[in-house]
Amino acid sequence: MQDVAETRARFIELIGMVTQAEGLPRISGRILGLLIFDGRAYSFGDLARELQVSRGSISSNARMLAERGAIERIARPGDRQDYYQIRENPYDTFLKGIAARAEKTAQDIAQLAGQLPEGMGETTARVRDYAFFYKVLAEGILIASEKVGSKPDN
Amino acid sequence: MQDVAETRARFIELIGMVTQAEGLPRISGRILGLLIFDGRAYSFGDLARELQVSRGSISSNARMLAERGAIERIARPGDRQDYYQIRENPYDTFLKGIAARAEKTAQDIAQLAGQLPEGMGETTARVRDYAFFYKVLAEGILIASEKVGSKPDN
DNA sequence: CAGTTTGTTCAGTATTGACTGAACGTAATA
DNA sequence: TATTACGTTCAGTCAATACTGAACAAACTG
Repeated sequence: MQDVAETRARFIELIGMVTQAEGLPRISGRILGLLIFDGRAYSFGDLARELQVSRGSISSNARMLAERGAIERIARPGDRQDYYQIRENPYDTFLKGIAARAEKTAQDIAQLAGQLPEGMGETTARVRDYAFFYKVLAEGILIASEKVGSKPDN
Repeated sequence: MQDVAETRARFIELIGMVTQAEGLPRISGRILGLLIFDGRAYSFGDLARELQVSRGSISSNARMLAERGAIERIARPGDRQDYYQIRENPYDTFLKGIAARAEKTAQDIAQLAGQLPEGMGETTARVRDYAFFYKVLAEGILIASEKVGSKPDN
């Protein structure tokens, strides 16, 4: 059993790294990690203070996360600051977003395959295989999004 | 029905962009696109010539793709050059790699959750939810990898 | 053996994009 | 109205990394 503060810090940094590996800014992941771990709303200013980053970064990253449906901005009566908290079940939204991207890629490739002449059956088949790969990937992720609503008792 | 050469060029560039969006070098994707489209083996030197990139880039990117199981290096009798061609079904390998990464992430997070004290049940639950998200993602992708062997007649 | 071809390595360059912080507009407050 | 608090924007900086190309070692050729 280790120090909670250290585990908390490690979690926040881990989510930051994971998020970065997925092509999003690291600060986005750190905001996410903080809000998930503490499970409460943070004010705009507190986010910047807690994560030691500029207010400009909080502005752009929090907005992006809110647009993606990961977090939500809430107002508090008698407080002019914006507050952010984690969404009820953000993971479903995550998965649907990833699946949509894969589906889009599949369609882009299939569209090119459709432009090839009749005589190039082999080539067309190979290109379609690649499109099929992304289509199947999207389907698999959608299957995951159905499961993610269930309880994590594994 | 457009010019095949243009469709070919577009396909190669598209795969390059897609691959880049997934965190790999764009040249890796262009090698992949070329080998998929033409469906034949290319020599090391021809790859550099066809894609207009340095031999150093071919060296590192082709090696990475071969290590990941996407392409294979083959030798031709009486030719000192290395030849590369697309693997029989590279997509299965792709998907398994992606799934393995997600599984690893799930375990990393779950390991942190296990370090939290008894009293922090709510926090532990939230962290486990996040781990569960990655676990379910990995499972969904594995399901996809089973489908990818079947024919793409959609 | 000298000369050529081939792939690798690595230092340097270029590029991409995240991040900062100051300037700004807006809205609340006194 | 003046002042303060707040979030956004954007030009500039910084860091990470893809890419180049020359130097190199190894293996082949004559």
